[in-house]
Amino acid sequence: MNNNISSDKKLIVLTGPTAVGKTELSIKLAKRTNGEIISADSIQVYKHLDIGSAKITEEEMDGVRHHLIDVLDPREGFNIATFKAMADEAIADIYSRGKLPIIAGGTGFYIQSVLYDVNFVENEDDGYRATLKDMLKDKGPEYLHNILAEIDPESADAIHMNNTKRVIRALEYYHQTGKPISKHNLEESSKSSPYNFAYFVLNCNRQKLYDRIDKRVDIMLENGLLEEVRYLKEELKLHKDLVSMQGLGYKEILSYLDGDINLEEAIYILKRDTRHFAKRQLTWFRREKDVIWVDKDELDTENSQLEFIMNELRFRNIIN
RNA sequence: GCCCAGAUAGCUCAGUUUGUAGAGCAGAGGACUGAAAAUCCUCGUGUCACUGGUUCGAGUCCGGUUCUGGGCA
Repeated sequence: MNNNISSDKKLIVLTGPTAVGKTELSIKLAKRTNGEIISADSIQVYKHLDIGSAKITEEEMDGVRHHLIDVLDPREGFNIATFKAMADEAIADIYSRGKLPIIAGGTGFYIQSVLYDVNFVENEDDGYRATLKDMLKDKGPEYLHNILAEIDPESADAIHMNNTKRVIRALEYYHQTGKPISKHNLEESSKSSPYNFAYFVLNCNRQKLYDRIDKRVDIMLENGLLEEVRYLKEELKLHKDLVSMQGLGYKEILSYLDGDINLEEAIYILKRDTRHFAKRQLTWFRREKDVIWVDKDELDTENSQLEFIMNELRFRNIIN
């Protein structure tokens, strides 16, 4: 009898907008479920980016094993294909030890790639992307968008002309595979998940979230964010073109240290852009199917949040 | 006390020769399949400080009042 559609590959996702309080809850959850944590975070993967990324400390981990934190040099690039490969490996490793993987982190795009096993075919950078960038500089966004309309009208329709990053990626994809990316996206997006999963999104009222963000930036500054970024700039010679330096807290403080803006402006921009980021994260989670919202305004203690989550996990047969 | 400049959207300000207002930022919503803490799209009615007057018609011109800057005593 094959009436059991749920997979025996069990997985928990715990996410939410930045600064909502995911980290603390994830540790408690891991302890209750015999789990290990896989970080879905594009900045915490990097070594030396600690304060600005609000990276969990060894002490806070409290013995819970973490994956994909502190694994890359800040000079290295990182992208979703790399993340997906590393996360799959970590999951296999966790299963092999009879433990439960918990994906925790705020990057919805990364979570989706693992949850629905999105396929990223190997491709090496042959310099075409650089060519496209030059073309963009010389001839403008409309020119590139027109090329896209020729080879992949569906993508051209879906991607706004000004969104040059995605226009370039679509052109690059076609160049490398000979197929339109719209076709690939359609195939990948219709996949069902290989996991029996529960996808929790921790959230609280907007104003409260924004207050937490503002406060957290102040705490980061007190904890030495300036010194951290100064070290990255002066000792490690990191500059703003690196993927790692696009993180919130890094790009703004770097602009200040480079003398482009004053400190007051840097802090204002950092707080504002972090709020914008949180808003975008929420937009993503709202669209995502199968999410279970954990509302901190209703469940106002960490224990009640945890109990709510445990119930959902039992209901879904993810734990006994 | 006198002189000058202001008072317009949550904030900073535009507003041409009187025809009942518009930008940026904030804020809100959305997109997203190899930069995702990235990138991009959409959304602007408010006692034009108050009060008289001139005018068919005043944010706009004139008088008064209040408040806020700056200057002179």
